[in-house]
Amino acid sequence: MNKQTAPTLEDVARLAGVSTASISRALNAPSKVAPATREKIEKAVEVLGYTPNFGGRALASGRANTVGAVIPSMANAMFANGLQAFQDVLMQAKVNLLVATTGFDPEEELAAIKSLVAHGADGLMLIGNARPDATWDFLEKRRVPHVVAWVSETRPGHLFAGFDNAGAAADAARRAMAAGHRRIAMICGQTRDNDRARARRDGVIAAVGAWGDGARLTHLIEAPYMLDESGAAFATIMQQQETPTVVLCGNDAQAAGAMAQARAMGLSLPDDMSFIGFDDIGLARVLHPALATVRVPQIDMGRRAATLLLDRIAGREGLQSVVLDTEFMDRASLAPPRKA
Amino acid sequence: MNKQTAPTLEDVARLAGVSTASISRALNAPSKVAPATREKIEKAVEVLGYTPNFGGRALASGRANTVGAVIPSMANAMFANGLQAFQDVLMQAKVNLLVATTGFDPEEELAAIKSLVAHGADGLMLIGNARPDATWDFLEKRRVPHVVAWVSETRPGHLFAGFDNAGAAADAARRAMAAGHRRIAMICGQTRDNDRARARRDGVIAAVGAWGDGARLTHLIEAPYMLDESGAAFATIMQQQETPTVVLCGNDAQAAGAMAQARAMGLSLPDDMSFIGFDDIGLARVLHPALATVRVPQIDMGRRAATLLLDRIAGREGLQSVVLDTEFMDRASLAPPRKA
DNA sequence: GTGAAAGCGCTAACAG
DNA sequence: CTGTTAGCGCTTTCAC
Repeated sequence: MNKQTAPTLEDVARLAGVSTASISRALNAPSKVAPATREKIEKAVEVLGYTPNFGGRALASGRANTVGAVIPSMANAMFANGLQAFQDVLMQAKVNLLVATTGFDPEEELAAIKSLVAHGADGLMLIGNARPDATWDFLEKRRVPHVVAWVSETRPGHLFAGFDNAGAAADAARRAMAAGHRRIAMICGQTRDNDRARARRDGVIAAVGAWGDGARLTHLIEAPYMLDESGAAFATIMQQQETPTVVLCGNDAQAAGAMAQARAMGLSLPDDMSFIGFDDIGLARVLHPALATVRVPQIDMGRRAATLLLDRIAGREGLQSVVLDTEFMDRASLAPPRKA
Repeated sequence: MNKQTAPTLEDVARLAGVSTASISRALNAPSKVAPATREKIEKAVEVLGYTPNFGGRALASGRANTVGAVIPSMANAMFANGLQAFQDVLMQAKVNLLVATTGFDPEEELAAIKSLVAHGADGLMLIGNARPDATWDFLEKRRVPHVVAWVSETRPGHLFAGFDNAGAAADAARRAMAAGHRRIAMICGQTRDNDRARARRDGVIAAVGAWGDGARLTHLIEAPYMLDESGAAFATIMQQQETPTVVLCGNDAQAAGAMAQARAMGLSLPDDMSFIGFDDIGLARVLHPALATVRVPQIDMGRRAATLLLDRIAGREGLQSVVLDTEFMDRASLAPPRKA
């Protein structure tokens, strides 16, 4: 009575009166099948409610039509749009997305990569370059097609789709200095195991160092990418003898946390303190004052990463990594410093 | 020279000098293998860098150790924490997560569900109950294990893990009225194809209707869950003859957008206008004024959904759906109305 | 505790 | 354009 077991190709073949091979063709390369048979097959598929068994298909073809994304965290708005765009492209190609998270831990990343590969991922998207040799070795030895996102360089022979973190951060610092700021603080993300955070920090250091005219980095403090921790970091900065007039943050969430803390301390923004973020997540625009920040081309990056990865999996030759532009979003949280 | 093809069970068997069956056992049920042989096997696995082929395993065992989550959008912070928690539990169980998005479109949802099942998902997490019969039929006929999240009820015979949207929204409305508000507006999410948005709206309508003492819903307007659209909705409300003193929003993003618009219109918050959100995403606390909102138990819900789903897949009997509590987060954006 | 052997459902040559 | 026929790599009885 109950259809306990899903219909197989053979069931469809029997009902349609053709061979299993024709069905397989009709499903995978319709043009190779005569319209008349195709129609019979389609009807049989419909009647039985047939869907191909995944294991069988993966085993026989060696492809799972699945790619994996290994990201630090889904709870971080930072990756959400990029991942969504990545998935949109995959969906159009009828490829599914496996997601794994690392919590910013390189050991976890290797485990996640292995897990995704073991679960049939045909290729992977990874974030950044900060991973142990063991991980790179695994990718190379196993010949796992992959693309690195969120950065503008990677190991030779590997592909990336991203943007210049250091350059964008340097540009943001220059904007602050051009607005008249000379005492500059930075609350940056944890640089251990995170080359994007490191690049942003180094970009700021370089830009400030090169500016002259008395500009200097008065404070540099690392904090996790969390609202509260960043607020605490700002409080620490304000306890020092010398205080900055602008705070550059490793990302928008840090900026939001620091701004909330600043307001809690009675500062008036942006007059008493300017803030600059990084990412331009949706939140940036609705903060008060609206957050000046660096727009990361998340959507475009996600798309390009997906395209690149699919091409790589398909074995296409001569693929080029891509560097996308960022844009400084000048908003009210950046104002000239109050005249002393 | 090149190891073009990954090592198989047979390779390991040859090297270890045992049968493929023993290896399979050693990998899946170590206790069924003598310690001595297990050791030999482990060494061989190590040497060859063997990882089981996914297709073969899925085909032979009928299980892919993969579950799918079908959510409206990843770009929406609303689902991020829940999904992350869901995945954390899966990872511990060595189960991988496939993610698909629907863009809030029920047709897309069915396509996504089929795609995930075709790609080997052993079970699914779905959001809400608003889907056509065809989709429910598919789930039932195919006996796809699944759990519905973000709601506190579902079709008989199906499982859910969620919370009471209507009750929580009603509670929020009561808080506003208890603070003295009588002219209440609501900007709610699009209710078409979204039973959570509908429940929140209905909860507000019911609570306001039951309050008496002159309390009434002066405006009810639907807007997509986007910052700008919600800001526009607020502007529309303020063009009417009669204006509210508090705006209840379908989620925090809508509240943030409306608040930004209110400030752009020169209103002073919360004195001129109170706002209440829904979700309690991280953003809520750093808005200015901090957003009063309903805390959704995202993390707990994600965990419970995962546990329930894994149990369901394992064929465990007597599973119970779970309703979790929400909590009203009373923050500065809700204040008594200005005395007229 | 271990091995032999029979498939799981599908794809891809290869003939016809 | 269609059918026949081998496997793909693994799990799982069933003997031993």
